[in-house]
Amino acid sequence: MAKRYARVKISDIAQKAGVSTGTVDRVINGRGEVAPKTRQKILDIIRELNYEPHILASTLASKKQIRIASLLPEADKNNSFWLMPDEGIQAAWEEISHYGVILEKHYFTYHEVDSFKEKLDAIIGSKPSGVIMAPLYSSLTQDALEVFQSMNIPVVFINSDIENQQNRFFVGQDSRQSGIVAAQLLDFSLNDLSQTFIIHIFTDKIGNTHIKKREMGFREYVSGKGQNPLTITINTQNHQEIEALLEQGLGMLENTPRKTGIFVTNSRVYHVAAYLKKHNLNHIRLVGYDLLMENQYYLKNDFIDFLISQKPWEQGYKSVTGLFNNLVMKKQVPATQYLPIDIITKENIDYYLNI
Amino acid sequence: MAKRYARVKISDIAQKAGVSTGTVDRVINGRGEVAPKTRQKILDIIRELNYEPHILASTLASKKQIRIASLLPEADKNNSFWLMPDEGIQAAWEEISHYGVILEKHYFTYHEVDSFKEKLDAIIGSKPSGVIMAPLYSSLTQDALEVFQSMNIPVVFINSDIENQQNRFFVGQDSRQSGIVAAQLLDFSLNDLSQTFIIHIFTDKIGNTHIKKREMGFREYVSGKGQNPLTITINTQNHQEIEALLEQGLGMLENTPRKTGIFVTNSRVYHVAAYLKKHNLNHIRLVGYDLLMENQYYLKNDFIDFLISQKPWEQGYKSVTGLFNNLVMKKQVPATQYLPIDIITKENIDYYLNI
DNA sequence: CTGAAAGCGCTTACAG
DNA sequence: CTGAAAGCGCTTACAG
Repeated sequence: MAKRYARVKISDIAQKAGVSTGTVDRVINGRGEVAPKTRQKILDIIRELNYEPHILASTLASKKQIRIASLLPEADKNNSFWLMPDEGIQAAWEEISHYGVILEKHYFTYHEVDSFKEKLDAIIGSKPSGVIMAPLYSSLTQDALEVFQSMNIPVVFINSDIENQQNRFFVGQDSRQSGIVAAQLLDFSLNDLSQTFIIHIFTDKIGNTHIKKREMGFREYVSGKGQNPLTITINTQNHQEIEALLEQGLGMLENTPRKTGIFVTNSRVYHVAAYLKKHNLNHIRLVGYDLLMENQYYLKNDFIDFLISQKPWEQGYKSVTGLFNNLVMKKQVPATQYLPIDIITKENIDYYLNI
Repeated sequence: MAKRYARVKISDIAQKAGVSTGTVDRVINGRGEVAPKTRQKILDIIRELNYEPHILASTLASKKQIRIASLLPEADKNNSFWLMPDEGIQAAWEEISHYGVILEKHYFTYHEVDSFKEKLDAIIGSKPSGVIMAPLYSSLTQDALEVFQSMNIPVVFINSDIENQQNRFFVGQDSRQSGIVAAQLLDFSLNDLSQTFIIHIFTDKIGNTHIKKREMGFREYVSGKGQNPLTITINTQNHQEIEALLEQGLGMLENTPRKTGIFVTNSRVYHVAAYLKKHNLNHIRLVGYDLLMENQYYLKNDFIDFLISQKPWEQGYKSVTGLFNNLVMKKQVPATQYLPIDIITKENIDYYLNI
């Protein structure tokens, strides 16, 4: 219920300092040389009057536009995950487009390094104000990062990070910790981690550091309990082959009623769920990642117990708002923005689907 | 990489229609009588040119301000929960204050109906543009709601809802479903719900419908498994008394190694955790609500297994953005906005604390 | 190094 | 029912 104080504006400062608004503008925005004395005087008045720029008027007057370029993998059936960050980016952009923000979306073909490079070069050539990218090819990404830096263009890595890289923003999940959460969830149920499995199914060869970190976190937790998980690695996308390999690795479970936990290190957990369903292994606990349609189905039918969400929509959303705050609002933005490690079950999933 | 098209503006429409911008403004914003023919012509051109108003220019020119009034319980040690919605409200407001949005915060003393009424009347008297309130006294709230309606002032209920009330916005959790989630989490661990407890500790007499719904959801799940939870109701805030009553109700657990699950229907779950700790009952599974400091402590020390977050900060945040979208952006806002039912454990809590 | 003036796209009295 | 003009707070050439 504070009384309304009239906003102090540039013209107030100008008047008080006995100069024109142009001069005040120059010192506020560093737009040219101003006599040191005048400059100091204006600075003092600004402080005294507690001046705050009127961001709406400012963006309206300056017809400047900022262009955000995004580079994500093309989403397809094998890759529906990447639809979500794209939608998050779109949603955030729609909220800020009034500020003269332009969004230029680029997509590369997931496993084609040439496609990645080509699009990345196009972005560099277009000199955007800021970049959001999935840094899947780390060496190409690092090269590009240097170029962007030299052009003073901020870059946001989305979903996965590049090791030891400081000059970037990152929006994503703490992968190691998510592995720990997975282990904890199994532990909670089993009270005995003596026979757990880590299953890798067709994990990326590119940009797979987060998969390794997930495994690391999981292992860390399990070995803290004095146990050692078994690892099964499957390098195919073919469902038949996957099934055969699961049979080979998990066949022993069929003859024992013993409760066992399985951690699948990516979103392909539905393959394991299908296997469990086929063999009626309802007592096996299964944890994996991401709310793909297939995973949702098995979660709702009790073959997957927990899904860990990477919050892909939010990743996109926060990438844009981060860039906006940095470029337009001139605010400090944290270099690393970890999103929550959401635990999704059959009973709470509905409230995570329709953002 | 769409080519940039120049924005179509009111003057373009005016020119094409052979009228002044004032007339165009009149039809766009319904600001006065316009000859039907002219009106139709302008409408057609607007459609044809796909005109979109420039919201920044509009709010800059119209010096109109919108005032949002909030009414929350005063937060204190017994009630730190309410700090969070307040912070969320503040944060959202800071993001939109440029649009000439004024925030007027009001607080009432939690258990004093007079205080509630007094502040509510003050808000009504101040004729705000929109209201955010914790509707703790339902009959007073309903009266006020009618008044606000007659003044055409939108109202957001935060955290708890009022039964059968349609003419309001609600931002909060699906309480019944959160009880189901709690039961599912215990079920996941115990595989046997034959001996579970529901414990009510000093639940509000006012605005306690969400507590009842939580119990209902929990019961629903448990009875779906053919079981019936025991209920313990404790009507004191005094820790000694609570302990004595817990002793009385849970004493039997001390002599049995049997795994049991306990569901505390509100944030006072830390009292039960303290009891379990004192009696070394590590094998009992405990679920409750909210990330109070005390609860965080017991979660990290394994006496509470899961906390369900009501996302109080987000509740505040979304209340403001909802009102903003409704009042300033003239967007459709859903009447009921359920927030996710976040499952918090020792291992993921850190990523939920520092929004 | 500095000022005067026009303009961003829309809104608001005012006059007719 | 309609138009002309001033103004919101800031930025941008331009002239000096």
